Amino acid sequence: MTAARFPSALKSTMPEIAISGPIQTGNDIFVAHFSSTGLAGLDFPKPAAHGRIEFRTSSDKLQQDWMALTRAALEAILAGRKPRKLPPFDWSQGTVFQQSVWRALLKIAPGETMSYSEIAREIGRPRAVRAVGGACGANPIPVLVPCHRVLAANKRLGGFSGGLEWKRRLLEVEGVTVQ
DNA sequence: CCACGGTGGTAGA
DNA sequence: TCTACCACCGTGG
Repeated sequence: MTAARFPSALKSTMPEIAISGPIQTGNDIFVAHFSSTGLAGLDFPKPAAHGRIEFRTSSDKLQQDWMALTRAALEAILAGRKPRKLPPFDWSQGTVFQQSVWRALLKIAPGETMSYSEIAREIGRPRAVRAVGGACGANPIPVLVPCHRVLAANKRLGGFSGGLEWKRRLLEVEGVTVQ
């Protein structure tokens, strides 16, 4: 059994998407995906997707609570505030390394930033700087897991898989100006 | 500004 | 296992 030696073997159990649903804030419609253990993914609004997405709904009370928590947390962060409570996250798709990075991201408060190398130091892998960038890019729950608060050294913007416009906007509402 | 080398995790073959 | 990616970073022109 090689699973223990290769963290990526964790990916063998994909979370089944139990429900997914829209979260509208202003003009933007995010889509949240939930498995049986929590929030597994959050998609940025897709311009053309409005009439085309089919949502699976659930009458499960717990999952409806998660949806409400997700909506409230998203609205809070988009307004530059710290969310009161977060839904449980299903990080089962992530490797051990990625999960350690994502855990570190949750400790960055709104309005604060860290560099990729600071994150690397924080998780005890000071030379894995580039890999931290990769893990941020693989974050399935942007905004709530605030990978937008990670900047390149010298306070440059760095990258963002959801599009740099979103990174700028998220930082701006938190009072962070870049460059 | 640019080039480059040192990095380490990941996916795909 | 091998290899080719990379949301990096420091140093050197």
